[in-house]
Amino acid sequence: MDYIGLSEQEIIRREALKELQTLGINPYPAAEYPVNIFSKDILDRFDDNNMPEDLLNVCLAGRIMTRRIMGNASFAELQDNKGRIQLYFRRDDICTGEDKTMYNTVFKRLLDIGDIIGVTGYAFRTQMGEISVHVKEFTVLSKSIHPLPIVKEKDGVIYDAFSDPEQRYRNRSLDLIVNPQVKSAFINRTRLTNSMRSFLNDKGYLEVETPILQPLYGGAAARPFKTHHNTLNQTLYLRIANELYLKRLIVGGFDGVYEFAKDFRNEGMDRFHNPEFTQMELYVAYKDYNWMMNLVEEMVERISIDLHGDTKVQLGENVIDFKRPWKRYTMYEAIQKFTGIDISNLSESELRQEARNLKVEIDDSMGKGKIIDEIFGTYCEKELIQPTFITDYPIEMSPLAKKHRSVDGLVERFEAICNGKEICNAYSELNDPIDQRERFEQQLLLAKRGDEEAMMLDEDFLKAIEIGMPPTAGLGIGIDRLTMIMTNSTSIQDVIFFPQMRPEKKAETFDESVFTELGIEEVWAKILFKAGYTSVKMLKEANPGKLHQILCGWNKKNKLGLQNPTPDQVSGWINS
RNA sequence: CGGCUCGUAGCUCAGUUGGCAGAGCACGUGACUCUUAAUCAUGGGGUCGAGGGUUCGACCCCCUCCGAGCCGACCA
Repeated sequence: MDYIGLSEQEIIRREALKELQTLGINPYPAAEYPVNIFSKDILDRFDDNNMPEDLLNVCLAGRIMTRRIMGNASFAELQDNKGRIQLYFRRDDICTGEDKTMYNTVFKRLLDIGDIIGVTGYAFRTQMGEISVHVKEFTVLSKSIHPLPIVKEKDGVIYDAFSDPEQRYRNRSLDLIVNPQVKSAFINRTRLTNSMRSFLNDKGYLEVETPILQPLYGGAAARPFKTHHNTLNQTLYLRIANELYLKRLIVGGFDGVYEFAKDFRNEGMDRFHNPEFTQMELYVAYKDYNWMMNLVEEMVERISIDLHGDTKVQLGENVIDFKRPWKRYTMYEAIQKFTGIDISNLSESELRQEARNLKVEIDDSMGKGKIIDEIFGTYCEKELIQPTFITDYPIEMSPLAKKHRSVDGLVERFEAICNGKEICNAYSELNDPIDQRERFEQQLLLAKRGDEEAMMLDEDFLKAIEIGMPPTAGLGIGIDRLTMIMTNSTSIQDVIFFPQMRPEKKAETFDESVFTELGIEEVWAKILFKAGYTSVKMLKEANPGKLHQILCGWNKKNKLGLQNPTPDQVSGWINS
């Protein structure tokens, strides 16, 4: 075994692994382990007066998280899928005969924090009152050869928390093991999608899957990731949205379809944006955006109750209340509320002047819609903490939304804003094929002017709309953002298991050939490098006697069991 | 893309007008048959993110680079 580059603790664990094998114990057994209970069930169902039968013969498995060894008796804490429970080991119970190896050697010396074991025994309460399992027999299920971060806790205070965000995100397994609140946030993420899914299924809508690899990207304004299909010799894009495909299914006669869609946008990353993220898109025929607002309220309120048993959710310093009905403002009303200015009847040049007065950054290329959006973004969005619907957006920003039934220049669109961030976006969908084509053509003009995010004209989609799409309400709801709110998370990285990270710096690439070319064995070349001799020049300048000592010492200290080089060999390297 | 902060032992963090690299936990050895941040004794463990510069001497000062976090810009 090659121990070079390992820490002392890693070497000790590998030695323990070997010793287990020498004792005839397989540290990675193949057989099923007959777990019959979880830690939490024991804690929940323990009853001093009327002990359930099955707690007298429990079999559970998990990871050793702490150990307190007191000679011939010990306590440990076992962490399984549902929590932790204390284990009590006594030498003479583990080893009923003369041979005390299983306790003295295997348990005390060869097991470590982080190892996965299975135990059988019975539940009891210690003199200090803690519900525990008295272990009669234990089985090594997986030896851990990488030391765990040690997190301690007393009276609810966490000591030495594993908290460096970089390490946590790069090594999520460790994060999940030692930070229970991380695990719980992810469990809540799944509970959230389960709640949403059953809500939609109960209404009879069909969950579907549509292409992630798309020949044309559409349905949102964003830059895509681009890839290539070899057989078709064709450029494909990772979808930025699935809207255009779901609408084709509406045309096809499904009256309610939805998809939990992983979308990809090739843009900046921050604590609200990850390049891949999840949206739930829903399309329902014969409905409009007013109907959809009611559905969103009902759905999100139910999710909050399913997760927290309450419509109120603590989020940082705020308490968000999802109780229906939510406040509703048109975009014009919202701007009037937060700036005091009524822009509903302004001409473009008047609007431009108001924007300048408000110190909103605008430039000449912006149309009326963009300026309004800019004012809203600067003055209104961050003020909206409680869930609020903003309705009736300028037409320029919304090429897939139906024109407003009564106000010129607007579309039937709403967003829900919560905690100062958009959580969903919905329209009465545009189903007029002539209008839709014109809107796409306007987008093409924008693209020609250099707007990288303008939508592409999708003939296949237009063809579908031309067949005839029923009036339809559509919704996209950001699952990551909603999860952040529901789990009191400040960063999207806390609700995505494996957030995108820059590649870690490569471990220094050492080309041992510079030494092996001198006739040095590879293993010694690596040790020389580890010992700080990183170039031939350094080697040549070294004292041969000292170098020999270093190598032999290294061999001994790390128990490598190598044949030491002779002093002559070492001076031979230096003089070669 | 810009500003600020950070990178030292497995983990959390100290550190020094610039003078042999520290603590707690973890780990090794010994003691202890109801502990719980177990305790007591004792011992090991470091390319101080990488590279360059200044200096007799750099973890520390300067430059470049890499990675991370926060804020802002851009963007949904």
